[in-house]
Amino acid sequence: MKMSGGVEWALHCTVVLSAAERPVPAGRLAELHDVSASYLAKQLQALSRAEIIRSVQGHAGGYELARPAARITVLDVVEAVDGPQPAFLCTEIRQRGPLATPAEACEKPCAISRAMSAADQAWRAALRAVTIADLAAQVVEDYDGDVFAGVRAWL
Amino acid sequence: MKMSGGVEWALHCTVVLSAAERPVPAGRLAELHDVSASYLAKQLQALSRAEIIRSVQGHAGGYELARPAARITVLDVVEAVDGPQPAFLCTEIRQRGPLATPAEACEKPCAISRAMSAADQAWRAALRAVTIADLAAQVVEDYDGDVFAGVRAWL
DNA sequence: TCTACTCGGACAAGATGTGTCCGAGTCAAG
DNA sequence: CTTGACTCGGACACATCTTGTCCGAGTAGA
Repeated sequence: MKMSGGVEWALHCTVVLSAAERPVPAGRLAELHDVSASYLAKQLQALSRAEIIRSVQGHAGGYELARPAARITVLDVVEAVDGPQPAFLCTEIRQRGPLATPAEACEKPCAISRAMSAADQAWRAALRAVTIADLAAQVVEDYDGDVFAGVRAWL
Repeated sequence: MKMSGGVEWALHCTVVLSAAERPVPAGRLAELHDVSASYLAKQLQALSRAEIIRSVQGHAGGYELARPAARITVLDVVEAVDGPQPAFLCTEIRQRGPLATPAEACEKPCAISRAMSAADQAWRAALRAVTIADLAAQVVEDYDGDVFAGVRAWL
């Protein structure tokens, strides 16, 4: 049960992009966080494919948010980078073995699958309740505001 | 974000063990579910190490629950097999790069880490709320009760 | 027209999960 | 009491996925 480490990078980058008004190249974001530029590019491509960020080609290009930060949830980013499928996949082992349950009696998921799905729903709901704008606001609250000004100046 | 597939096997085995009053060998459980006996043994060992099930050595040995099914939560089994660590690990990338936050200002986790931890707590709470006894009761409710009698007879 | 910069997808390496095996210990039967 | 067979437990390869890297196609500006 381990989430892709790239999720952390993607979330930080999304928060940074919410504070920048010009497109930011992937290389600049990698330098800012001191991580591998080549690998960060992969995560940004995933975000681009999910239409969370938009790529601007050419000389002064880079990445920018595709919609307001208040409309991007943490769940959006997690699903874009880590995949949308739930952590638990029921393989229907109740239909195997000498005492296999007949397929006709398996219309609804088994109790185990239901419990895991409920937990997954709770997890997703918690991530859906937080937006990138919320994260940015919390950062401002934690560090007295001028951090994003410094980031903007550095970019 | 993928959980170990052995979790499903472990949960099914725990529910079956809650219905059996005699120790059940690992090989019998594997045959019942039509899965690899060698690999299932590994999961059962993990459950044994976590003191969820207890091993009985010798001729008529096997595995049995270490405590009543009502006192074993789904979270216990998941953590025993899949590991107790949360899916998201904060690597403190805010302390890296040219605009690194000084370590003295990082007493409490960053906003991103807090959001992920909250979701993790919600997930764990949902799994902690369901016990193996609950699962067994739901199975009885779904299939009109005599399934466990069949299992007991087959063991 | 040209150049330099950008993203995008295709290509290896390491780590983790998966699957298997054989040996040590133990209880039951004779 | 001896024997025997059955049990678990940990150590050993294999497969898959995540991680990490590279170079080529396309585009905006000079």
